[in-house]
Amino acid sequence: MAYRAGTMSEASSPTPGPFDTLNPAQRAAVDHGIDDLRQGHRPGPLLVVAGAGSGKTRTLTARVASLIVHGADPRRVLLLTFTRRAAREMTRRAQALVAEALDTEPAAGLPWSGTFHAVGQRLLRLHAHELGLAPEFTVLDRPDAEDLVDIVRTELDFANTGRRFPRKASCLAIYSHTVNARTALEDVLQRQFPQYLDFHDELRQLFAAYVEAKQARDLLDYDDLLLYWAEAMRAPEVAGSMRARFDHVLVDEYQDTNAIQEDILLRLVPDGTGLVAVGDDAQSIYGFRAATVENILNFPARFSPAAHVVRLEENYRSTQPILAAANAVIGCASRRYAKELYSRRVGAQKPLLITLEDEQAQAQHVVREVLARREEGIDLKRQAVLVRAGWHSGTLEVELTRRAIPFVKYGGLRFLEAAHVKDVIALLRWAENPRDAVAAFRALQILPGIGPRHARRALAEIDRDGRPGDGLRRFGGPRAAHDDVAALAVLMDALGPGRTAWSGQPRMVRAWYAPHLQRMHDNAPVRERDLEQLEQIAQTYPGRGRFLAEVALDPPETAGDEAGAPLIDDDYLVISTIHSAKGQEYDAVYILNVVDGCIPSDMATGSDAEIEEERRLLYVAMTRARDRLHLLVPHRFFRTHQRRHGDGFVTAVPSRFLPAPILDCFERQAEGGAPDDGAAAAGTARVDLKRSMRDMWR
DNA sequence: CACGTTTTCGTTTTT
DNA sequence: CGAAAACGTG
Repeated sequence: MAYRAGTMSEASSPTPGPFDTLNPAQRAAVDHGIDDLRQGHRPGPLLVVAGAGSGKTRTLTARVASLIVHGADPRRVLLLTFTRRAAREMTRRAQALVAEALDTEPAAGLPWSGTFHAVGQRLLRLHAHELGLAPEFTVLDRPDAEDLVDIVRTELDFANTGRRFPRKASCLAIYSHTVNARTALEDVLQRQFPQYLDFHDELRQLFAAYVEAKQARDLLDYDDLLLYWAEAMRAPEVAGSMRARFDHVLVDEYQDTNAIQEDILLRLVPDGTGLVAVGDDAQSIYGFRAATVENILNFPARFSPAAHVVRLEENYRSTQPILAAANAVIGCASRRYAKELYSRRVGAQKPLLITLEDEQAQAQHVVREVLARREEGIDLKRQAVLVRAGWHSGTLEVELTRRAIPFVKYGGLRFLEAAHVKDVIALLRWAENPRDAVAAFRALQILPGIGPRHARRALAEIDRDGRPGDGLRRFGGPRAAHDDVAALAVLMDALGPGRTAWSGQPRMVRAWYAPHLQRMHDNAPVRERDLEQLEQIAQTYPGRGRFLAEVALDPPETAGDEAGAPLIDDDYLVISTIHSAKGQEYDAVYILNVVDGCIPSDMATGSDAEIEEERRLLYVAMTRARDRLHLLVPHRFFRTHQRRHGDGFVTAVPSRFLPAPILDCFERQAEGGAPDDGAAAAGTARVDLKRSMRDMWR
């Protein structure tokens, strides 16, 4: 092994070099079981309860590095993270630490580092044969999965049952929640979607058909990546060989894992040896995805002897006043958390709680502050605007664009979801997996004169021998579409096995697609540029399969506008949803719309559990800040699309998570004539947006 | 049967 | 308002 500890001196501490600056608790986490490792056996299970800003990533990466320094094979280390962003960050930092400690770059890197979904996909492909899966199975992203639901629903002909059937996105959401929470459909409907209780029977049928359709066509949706993985772990032989791949398994953000993920993990490492879980129960914010905080709470007792627990309670990120305010917010939670963070970073400035006239004033405040900070030498990159929902930053984005201030938005709409980009990818996907009905269905309907019906017929024809080109020629299509069908057949032939090198394929598809693009869209030139960009991205992958696999799970983050790559070395302001900001930190943080209805979202006030999750969300947002934190409370909201009553202003009330007793933690300001009365009312007057909107019209 | 028009409904967070 | 379901036309 190239990673032997032989180069190390016998230092007084087990982990020398870059690990010297860790504090005692972090050190304990990094060193746990290292002595065992030196004697050739693997450490017992470890849980690191790491508060916000307590150096969690640093500790986890240091542990990975330490394992490798002490002889662990990096190719046999599994590092599971929650988001793609975290996976990249973690891998990069661990590699840097190993390089620093060993004075050499580990040749293999950390090949098994990624999200649960990405790792699941790789393992399923590797074990496809044993599992009866086609190794080239297609991964459906959410819009794809919705399309398949739509296809299945049409086949079942639920359209005229009298009542309006749930939209495809709702169907998929119900399905997903049911499988992820491992509960009965009835319960999910009862608790989360009571408006659809009537459709119980149809939904059950729909889901059964959906599952069959996926299986018949080698399609796996996001949930399947976990479900199949979990299921595979029940087969002793498969479980055995999967276990044999890894010596160490480390899981980040454990508080946000769900029942399936826990199941996978416990089967992967039944006795907990070599297993490390890291997380913070106060930051669990993925309940809507069926994550359950019980996983982290119960972790130690899952093993015998119980897992060792290390707590990281010193916050290195935020100034003391900011942390005090965040502690106050989470301190109002109905559940008590095991730790209260402290910080030695002094700071005179309390976080600001600013009341403003409206969203426009809010946007202007942010622009002014952001520019002022930049004048003081804080790069735009070091500042972030956090929002509960992507569209909350709309007004601000307009203002930033107007003032030519560059920004990137995380968690916004993706490049890959644009119709024209999906069309081109559908062609490539269909070529890769001729049974991919979702891709084929989409591709066929690009042709003028081909709608759902003809597409279905064409598919049936193609399914007879699985050769798209031949099938299309047999199908022929309606007379008006003959030529277009023939042209598509030629294209599909050219994309078939052994015909065209991957590097030439995207261009070929684009050439075929160009006239259709012209016909269907009036802004064809703009879209054409997106496709050129897609072609560039495609060239960076070694082959079609790899490209499609990665693109489904790790789509390029580029926003819709043309500024993509060149922006990266520039300075830009970060706009992010709070969810996407998890694990990040910024010198200055501006949280928009800290009003009831936004935080908490009025979509999430149905149960105490939901409200508590929203409270943690605000806590997560606040604890992203290092030196400066602004909570913005626009007084008036212009809400368009009020049901049947058109647009109008609604009055907003400060978030209920800022009740009077904790307001001393903030410096309160009113801007532009906004009344500064609201804050005191929060906590007592539980007026949410929904309510005030209804009342407006009474 | 495709495609255009009208009507209705929901509206978040992510892999 | 915008997406998507339902409906109507050629």
